Amino acid sequence: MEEVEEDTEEDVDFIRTIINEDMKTGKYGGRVHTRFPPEPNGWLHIGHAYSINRNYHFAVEYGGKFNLRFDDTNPITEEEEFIESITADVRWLGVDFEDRLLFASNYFDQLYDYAIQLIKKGLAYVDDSSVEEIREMRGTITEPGQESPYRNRSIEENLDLFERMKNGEFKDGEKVLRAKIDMAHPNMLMRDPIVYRILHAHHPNTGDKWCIYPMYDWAHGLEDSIEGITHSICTLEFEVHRLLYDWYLDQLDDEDGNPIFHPQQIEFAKMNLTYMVGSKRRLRMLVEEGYVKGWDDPLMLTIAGMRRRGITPEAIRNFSLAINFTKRDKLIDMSIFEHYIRDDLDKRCPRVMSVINPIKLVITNFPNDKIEEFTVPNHPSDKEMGTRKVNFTKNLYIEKEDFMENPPEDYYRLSPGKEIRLKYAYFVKCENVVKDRETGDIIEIHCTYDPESKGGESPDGRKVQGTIHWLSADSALEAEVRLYDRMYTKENPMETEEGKEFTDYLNPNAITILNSYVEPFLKDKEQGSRFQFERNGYFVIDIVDSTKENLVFNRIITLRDTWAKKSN
RNA sequence: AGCCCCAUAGUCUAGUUGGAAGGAUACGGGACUCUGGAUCCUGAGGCAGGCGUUCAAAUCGCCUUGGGGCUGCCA
Repeated sequence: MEEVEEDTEEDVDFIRTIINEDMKTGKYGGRVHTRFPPEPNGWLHIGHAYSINRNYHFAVEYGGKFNLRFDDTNPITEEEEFIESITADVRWLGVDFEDRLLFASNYFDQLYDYAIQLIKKGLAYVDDSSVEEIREMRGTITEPGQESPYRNRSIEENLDLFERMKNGEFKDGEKVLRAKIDMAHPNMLMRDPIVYRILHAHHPNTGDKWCIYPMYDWAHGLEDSIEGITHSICTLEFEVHRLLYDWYLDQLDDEDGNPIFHPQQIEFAKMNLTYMVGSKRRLRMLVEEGYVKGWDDPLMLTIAGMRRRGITPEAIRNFSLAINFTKRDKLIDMSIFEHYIRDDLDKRCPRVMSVINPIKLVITNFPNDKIEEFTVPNHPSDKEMGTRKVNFTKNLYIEKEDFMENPPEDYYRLSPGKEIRLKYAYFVKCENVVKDRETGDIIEIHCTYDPESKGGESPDGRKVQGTIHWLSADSALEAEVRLYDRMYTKENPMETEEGKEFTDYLNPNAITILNSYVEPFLKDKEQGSRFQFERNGYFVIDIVDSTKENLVFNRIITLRDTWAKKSN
């Protein structure tokens, strides 16, 4: 782990208030143990990263531990491939779960034994009712439910039936094990919740050993208890489940007849970001219906997508730690995340020159075959990043946007008759332009240079207003550059108008692919290397499509651009 | 509709035992600058509303309003 920026240290969110209190009272023996419990049925995204980072950070902060535990209790929706991708994503985030890559399925035997204990206490029964019957008898949020006709079976019969459920004597849906609580409870979850259902399905971990699988509410608290989790942090929609979570834990005893370990469930509000859709279902839809190129499409805020886009785990972590856990709904402005992305990239990225939209610039008074070499710094404020050499020649490329024939007054760049600096090189003055005879488009800009201004300063002390970047047309390396913009055109794509879907707000101009030029030494850089293209933004060598022959760069993010803002 | 949860600048977030509402980001202005970047200075902007308790309320109580969750053999 790199050094953690403790800029949030003084912010005590409501969860730390609880932990601090528990530390003071010694509730858990001064221990903090958190976990992240993904279901292996989809990819992780920024919202999960937020939860993972914060949960992990609680453990780090209090000298505790953090578990990665797959909540693999439903074999019909879960897949092996997600176990691998999620594990890789969590590791990439820089979160250390040590040897604790755990699975709910590891505890299936124990969970079964606990169920038997529940039955023996007269607190659970086998119900033969159908799905429909159970639904009908549950009542509604305003009306109480009715008790199942099977509710008062004897303990012996329940024990026998439950064992036979386990042994595969019944078909899917034929029977369930239910907790006996209160069919009139105002909290629907307490109306005899289902504990086990029959599912003749192959499980990635346990194979065909089981044909009954535990329900979330039964499994989750027990998983936490078995692992000694102290603070079981989950999202707000589980708030109503806490009553059941506590109820199950309170009914059960260990071998010595003592109550089993009882973690505390705490709920926080999910993170939502503007211009993002986070739900698993919708993410899956984007992938499966071809709206994006895959789960790792750099446009998406999946962890895989962000990794490919070039966003660093440190940026994600700093952002996550800046947004405290709270209970109120949030829709965070993307600019806050963008700030943390730039903040991290600025420090770590070597600078490099690129020309994304090239136009030719000819220095008319520069010798034809001369190649001048400049030694330039790799970072403006970090000397340790060293220097590199850049070739300067008569024929150059500059950005089209850095020249205007009829500029407004506050345009700092090149225009006819104006002198500016070519960064690190010389002052140049625009003498005239060459236009295409038919279209009238400018195809070449002709300048003269001042040999005295070598290195970018004039001995007579004269100043120029603008500095632009450039590349030697003789040695510039061609590269594909993929410019990414926001994925949606609407701040909150989930807030749809009549008859529209979130996919209607997909930004058609989210990706622009261009053939550009970069400094030639980039040819030898590895996939995943990040750079700041001066004045153009931060870029990463694509980890999938880039090769030595065909370099591909993804734009991670633009630089802040107050000029563009003003001129709009 | 019944039950539960939530409410501090545009956004995110401190404010724990009542005692001048603080930070981040975004936005405006300025300084500096060989990136219209970075950095620095600076400005504007908020306790949803009402009633009550109190010498004193963002903080405690009640009501209203607004937002969210709950009627899977999903998690």
